Amino acid sequence: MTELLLEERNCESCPIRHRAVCSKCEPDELHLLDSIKYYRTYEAGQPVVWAGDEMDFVASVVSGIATLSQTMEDGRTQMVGLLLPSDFLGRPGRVTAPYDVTSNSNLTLCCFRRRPFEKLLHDTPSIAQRLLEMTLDELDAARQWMLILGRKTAREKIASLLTIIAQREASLHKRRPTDGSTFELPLTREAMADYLGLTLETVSRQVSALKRDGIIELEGKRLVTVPDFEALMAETGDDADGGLPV
Amino acid sequence: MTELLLEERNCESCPIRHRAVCSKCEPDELHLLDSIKYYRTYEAGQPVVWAGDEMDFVASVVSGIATLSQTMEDGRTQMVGLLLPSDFLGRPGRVTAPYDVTSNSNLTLCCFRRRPFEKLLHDTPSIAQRLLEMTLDELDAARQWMLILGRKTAREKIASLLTIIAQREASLHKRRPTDGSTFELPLTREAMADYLGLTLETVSRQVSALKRDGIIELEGKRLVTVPDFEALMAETGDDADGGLPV
DNA sequence: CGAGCAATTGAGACAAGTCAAAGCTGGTGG
DNA sequence: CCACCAGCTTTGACTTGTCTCAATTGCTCG
Repeated sequence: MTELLLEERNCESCPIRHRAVCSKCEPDELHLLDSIKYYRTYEAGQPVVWAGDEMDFVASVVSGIATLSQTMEDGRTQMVGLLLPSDFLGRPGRVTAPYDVTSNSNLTLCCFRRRPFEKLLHDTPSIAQRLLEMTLDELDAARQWMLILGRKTAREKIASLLTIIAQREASLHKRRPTDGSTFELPLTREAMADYLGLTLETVSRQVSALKRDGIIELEGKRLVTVPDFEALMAETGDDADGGLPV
Repeated sequence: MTELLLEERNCESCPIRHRAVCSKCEPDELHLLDSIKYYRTYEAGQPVVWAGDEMDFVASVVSGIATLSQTMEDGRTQMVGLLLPSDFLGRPGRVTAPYDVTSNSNLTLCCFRRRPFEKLLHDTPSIAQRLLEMTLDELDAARQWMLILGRKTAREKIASLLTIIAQREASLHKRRPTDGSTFELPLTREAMADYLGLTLETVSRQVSALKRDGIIELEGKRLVTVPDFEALMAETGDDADGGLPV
């Protein structure tokens, strides 16, 4: 673990070097970022910030998973962001966090103090461009998510979530998901429910149903195998190409 | 109408001059934008582009209302964007429209051919910065919308939509919504249903219920008066401050 | 005045929620 | 090494909010 941390401290060998907000940087720009960056780690389940808290940094997710969520007075909660490695956390120019941020696994962040980052953003077009690109991608993802929340059935929601996770997992390794591919579900049933606007009981039932119907196979609670990716996609209710290009 | 059009052609007197993507431009930058801009108008209900179509321009909404929506194979549709005056339409660098864009009222767009705009975006930090800011705002709005879609009851959804429209309406005039304020509902029941992930019958029933309970008053189908704005906010289920700062 | 569209209202069906009880599983301490 | 506990998950029985289908009303415009 210590050696991994040491490795992470070097931008060149950083696992998210080519996808994160820094991916368009030239070596000299990278050096500037390097000088204001520091790492933070969180254990699974730990809060990163609470909605309303002051947040003096922005960050890239290096490894692990974090979630953004909103909670209503009476306790109903809706996840509104799922941050995987290379995703960006925080908003330049904003002091107060609008969402609860929670680590959903062991999590490592590459943090930048907000002020210096804002200055860098202002002076370095390649960072600003990349951040715009990433924000536009997130907006697209949010809009796809809105279709899921607003119009899909419970079964379609589960199938959609599995598809999304399989695709993002695969794209981290620069592949497309294939038949027979196996991946780890990084979310508890409750987190899946919060993502999809369902109750955890409904999630459990629908996961069981997809398993019973042979769409997915489960090893333990978390390890999912998709024997026929087309079949899973067909369950999402999306038209053939599965929505947005990645 | 003709004289309005003439007026619009002048950036200085443009009604969205201070809010749109061009709002941070210096006079010389404005001049560059001016040279690649042109206006388009659409009647209520007309399609602007269909998902999958090529789109050779990006645009600012000058007046009127446009919606972005996604449609599933079987016809279920979910609105994923509501564009009011000053909002930006299109994505630099993207050729194909991912959503159906429809004009929901008489609509005037200030269009920029995509290629020249992309170049300008690359060369003009003030435009890039403003676009980033606007995209981040839209992402926040999308996330608030996700809470509505995922967790709110039909009544809360209607109250939330009314609140959002009242607030955006008011902010165009640089005010906060006040008790007794009246505004026009720019959406049909069906469009409201598509926005909220409901059926139009449920929308109609809940609007009637809010009216019956004295939360809102209706003149005709479209003109809404809110006698007590706090009371409406209380129906949204949000905590006191109503979510995100505007 | 009547055609056409939007909105309302009602009755019954159904998908998902709620409440409750077991079943697993992995970790801790006796 | 096993027993037990705690947290997550599954499953069941019942309730309910929203949808579906259908009929009616109200507007607007030719």
